[in-house]
Amino acid sequence: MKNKIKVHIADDHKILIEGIIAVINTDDDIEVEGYSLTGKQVIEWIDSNSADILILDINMPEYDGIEVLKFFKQKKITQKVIILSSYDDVKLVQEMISLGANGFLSKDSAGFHIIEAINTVHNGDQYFSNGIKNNLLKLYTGKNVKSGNRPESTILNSLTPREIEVLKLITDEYSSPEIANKLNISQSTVDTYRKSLLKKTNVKNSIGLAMYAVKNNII
Amino acid sequence: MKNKIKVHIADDHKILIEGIIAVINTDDDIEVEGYSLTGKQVIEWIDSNSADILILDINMPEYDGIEVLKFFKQKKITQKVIILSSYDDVKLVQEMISLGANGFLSKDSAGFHIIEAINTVHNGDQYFSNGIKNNLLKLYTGKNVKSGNRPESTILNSLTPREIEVLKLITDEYSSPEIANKLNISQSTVDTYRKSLLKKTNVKNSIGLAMYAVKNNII
DNA sequence: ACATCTCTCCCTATTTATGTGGATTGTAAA
DNA sequence: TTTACAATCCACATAAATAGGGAGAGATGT
Repeated sequence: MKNKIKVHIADDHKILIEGIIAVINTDDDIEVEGYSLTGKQVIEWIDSNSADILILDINMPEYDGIEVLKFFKQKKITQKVIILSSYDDVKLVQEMISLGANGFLSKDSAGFHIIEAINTVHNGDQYFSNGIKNNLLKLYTGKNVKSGNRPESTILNSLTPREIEVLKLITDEYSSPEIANKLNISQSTVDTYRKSLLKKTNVKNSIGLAMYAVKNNII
Repeated sequence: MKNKIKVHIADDHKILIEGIIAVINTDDDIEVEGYSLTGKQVIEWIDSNSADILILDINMPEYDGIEVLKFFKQKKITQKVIILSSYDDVKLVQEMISLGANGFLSKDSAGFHIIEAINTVHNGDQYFSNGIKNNLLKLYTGKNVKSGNRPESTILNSLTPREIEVLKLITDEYSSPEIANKLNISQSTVDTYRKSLLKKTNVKNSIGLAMYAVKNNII
């Protein structure tokens, strides 16, 4: 009799967690070890080191999924991670993979896909739900997902911490002078970050930045 | 032996639906009649008229929750509706209520709250999950949710079709001159809409408008 | 008939944002 | 030790957004 696969679930929506637990309980080889409602809880939990697989939502309070993954990478944590996301955003997926995620599950998936994903990842393979597979395919076959978006330089135009800080304040409706004041830097500097953000994210204006932030859960 | 309360669930995330079904099945007096994955499916389903309560997600493809509610109101459909939402946004709640929603359940709620909500609404009362209750309270006691936001003229500052059109173009990163050009109106007119949008949504700038659009699924 | 609302346009003025083209420090990797 | 990049700052210029005001045409409802 083999050991059960132990799974930890991180999502800020309890209803969703209970749903996943219900689904997983239908499978005899997998069990839910526990759950976290915020990124902070996940990071605290990881010390106990008591699960094989973490199912991780991207959009969470305190620390989001991206930050949790970064933390894992830094601490060289070996648990497998399956990302749970509302968006089938290719860039996001690529960033996640580069941060060490092992699987990517869309919330559109049916319940049994969770089981599938857990087993696949536990075997050491990568798992992608269908929508994401299709989008990745489109990208690699050269079809543009959005205009002017060639497949080479996609991944990880990673923004610097300071840029992200400014971006967050922009989405919080602060103007450049206000941001300068808040961060105790000159407005020139804020302007520099704005320019750099526009260039890196390849959007037209601040609205584009805000939308980028939403899509990439920087909010 | 009394009849069971029949519930229909509408959400674009299957996992969540399965979770809700699992929760509801723990209760002997409630049963799930079926589910829809898009607003369109809900509207098609309503003809069969076979459930007492609809649990309705706001964020759905094809038609979103708001449009579904509007349709219901127009067709004078009497089923009770419980809104399921990620955001505890007061304005949204108020709009939903004015459109005939009977309850408001945050996705942060624990599973048993669903049961509670269903029973409450079935008895003819309104149900609000805690986060929303608090936010409503803050509003009515005069405490500002955001700056300069007095409690009088809150409800249903419903945007006009033209305003929504402009708002959409704003979130698509178009500037005022571009919008004017696209809609074949003068830039002055676009400016007027911007002003009106800022006033109605009570945000500081275009970024706020974009965020408002995202939150309210106008995108 | 009157009130209300939407859509349209205008003026004046100030404040922000974007674009171009730089520079300096410090740190960290190659 | 070069190279590279993050973080900070500057000047100059133009474009765009915000804030205040007003106003007319047309539709709708009471």
